[in-house]
Amino acid sequence: MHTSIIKHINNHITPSLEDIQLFNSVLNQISVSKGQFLLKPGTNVQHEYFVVKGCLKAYYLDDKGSIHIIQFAIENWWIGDFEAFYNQGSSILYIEAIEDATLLSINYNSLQKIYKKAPIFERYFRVLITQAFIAQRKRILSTLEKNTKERYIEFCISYPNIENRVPNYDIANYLGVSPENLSRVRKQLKS
Amino acid sequence: MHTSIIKHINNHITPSLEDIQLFNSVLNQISVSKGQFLLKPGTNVQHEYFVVKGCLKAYYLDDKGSIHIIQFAIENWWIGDFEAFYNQGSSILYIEAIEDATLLSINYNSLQKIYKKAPIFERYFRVLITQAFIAQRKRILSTLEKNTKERYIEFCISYPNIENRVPNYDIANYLGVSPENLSRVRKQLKS
DNA sequence: TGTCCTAATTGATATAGATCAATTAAATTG
DNA sequence: CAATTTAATTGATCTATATCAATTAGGACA
Repeated sequence: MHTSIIKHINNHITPSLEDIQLFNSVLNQISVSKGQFLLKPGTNVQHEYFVVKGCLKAYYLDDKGSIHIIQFAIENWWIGDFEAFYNQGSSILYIEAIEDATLLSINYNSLQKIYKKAPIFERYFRVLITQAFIAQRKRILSTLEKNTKERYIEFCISYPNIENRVPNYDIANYLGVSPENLSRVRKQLKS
Repeated sequence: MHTSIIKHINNHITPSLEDIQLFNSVLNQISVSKGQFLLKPGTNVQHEYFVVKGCLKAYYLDDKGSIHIIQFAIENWWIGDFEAFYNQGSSILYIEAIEDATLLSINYNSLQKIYKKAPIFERYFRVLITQAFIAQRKRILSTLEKNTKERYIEFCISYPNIENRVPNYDIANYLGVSPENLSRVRKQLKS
């Protein structure tokens, strides 16, 4: 039994033992070491991933060759190219391990079967996506409303565990500012 | 029968006739005229709204007194303070009609009952929230990646119907730029 | 433990877009 | 349809942050 994810599920819904066993049975455990990729653009996306251990980032590489970090993920977060998974399309994201990581993957077809056999998991994923939606709205508002310093402070409060596990240039990228600017902001905050 | 929303539902899921009738039975039709508010901060959020006719905007008013537009909505879009609705909390958003509007409202408790009696609607709302999530991700990426001109072009392509129904200062606000800057960008695009 | 490589910092300059102020154009409304 | 309000445009600055270049600090590892 994959206890960490089961705990996570039980925090959100109250499935029967059979439901849990069904869900557990379709999970696969995988490992990626630091610097390696879980996903690259152009791949057909068949899986979403639950982080058991480690830290990862999902980013988009634009036409001009610039990286834009969409999401970080640590223990008990889901990560993947949600759009491509949902549309059963081709990935546009890189997902790279920032630390050695252990993950559980769930396959798209398995998930559809689970929805059919144990519809309570529709709720589980509806709740998760709703929370992710809300987090994104906060991020959009934060960008519209606040300057770099305020956004950095907010980031450190919102993601207290992530802040110390991710290099500053990645945080700067996530916030949409230059590493130099973030460095100056951090200097100000020290004094 | 509220045909526009039923059509929308049928575009996303395939419910039984009873499911449809159940859903239809809990809807209430309401009207707001231009400039009036559907929702204001501090209100206990009991409803989400489906736009039958008209155009609305949802925005946040920050500590400094600045407005930040979160979302526009026209025909066949859902609008509301999703976070507050989901958490059954107090609204932080204004929702204001940009044109006279006709809406259908669904009540939180009714929706919970529907989820219980007709779980297929879990899927309907999971799909909708997933699409909204994806749209938000695009918006975040667009902000990180593009300048004002590129973002304005993207906006006009993405929301072709909305562009002509919403004042430019609202579009500027949505994009997070000043109306003056948007005006200059539009001038450039004309030539 | 020193060497190499990557990240963070610091300084100098450039720039996109904000802000302020004034003018013109377009909607509303009596 | 004239008067009044509201929105859009244009011009002149100002500012936060980007960019470029150089230096210092930390880690990894042979």
